[in-house]
Amino acid sequence: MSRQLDQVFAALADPTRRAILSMLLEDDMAVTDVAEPFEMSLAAISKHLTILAAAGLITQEKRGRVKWCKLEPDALKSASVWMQGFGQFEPVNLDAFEAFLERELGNGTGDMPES
Amino acid sequence: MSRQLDQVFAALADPTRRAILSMLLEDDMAVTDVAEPFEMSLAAISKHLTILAAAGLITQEKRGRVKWCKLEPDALKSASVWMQGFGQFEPVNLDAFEAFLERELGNGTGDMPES
DNA sequence: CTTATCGTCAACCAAACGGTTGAATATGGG
DNA sequence: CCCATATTCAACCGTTTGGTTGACGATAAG
Repeated sequence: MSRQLDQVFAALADPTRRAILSMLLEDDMAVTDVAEPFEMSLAAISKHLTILAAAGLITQEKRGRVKWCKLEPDALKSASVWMQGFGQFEPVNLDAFEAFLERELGNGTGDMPES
Repeated sequence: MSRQLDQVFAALADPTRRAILSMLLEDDMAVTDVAEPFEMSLAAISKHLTILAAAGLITQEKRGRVKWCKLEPDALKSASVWMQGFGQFEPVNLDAFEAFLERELGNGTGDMPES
């Protein structure tokens, strides 16, 4: 079903949500802590997290009164696979190939994607 | 700027627009021909094409009275790069590696991504 | 028990989205 | 010149989105 794809891409279309995902790359976080750096109400962030969870990009687990948010990078796979279909008619992309190797073989810098 | 990323992901979030991109994988098309398989007005498709063009995913060139639409797969690169950042903490992904090799070395099947 | 904290819910709002229809603007063909 | 074709424009419409605020339920702390 393409609804999954709809949800993933729609979730990624918002810069606040991409920033949240970037934050969660570093570590799991409580909802309040996710909200802290944003100039926006907690309720708004809570909604963004719901959207990210619906898209499968994060999971949320309540422990005590705090709800922990965890990145689920696998959810990007379907979207990534779909996108890669559009690269296949380009001339062989050696830059991407090198980048891929570097990443996969552990020589990456660990740089965070820009938010 | 992340506005480019906003536009690309938002453009990809709509199944009609993804279907259009898939069609353009095969060949350049005129607006009317793009619209033909959809149960939707020509004006609606014209709007979708405008959105795809604004995101840089296609370009449009007017020759005579017909406007040709051309896929621009490079526009996916920024989005793809951003997404790949979230895969780098997974254990080495050999499936993706193989798929990458197959694609880049010309043994791909040419399968279209699902719309 | 009382109070503070964590997070969501509900109602509301303005703006954007995805679609329609009908008119308008090229451009090409007979 | 006249007509058909290709595409966009403009106005409109219902729904969704991204945000606000205030009240609320659950849990932890004193």
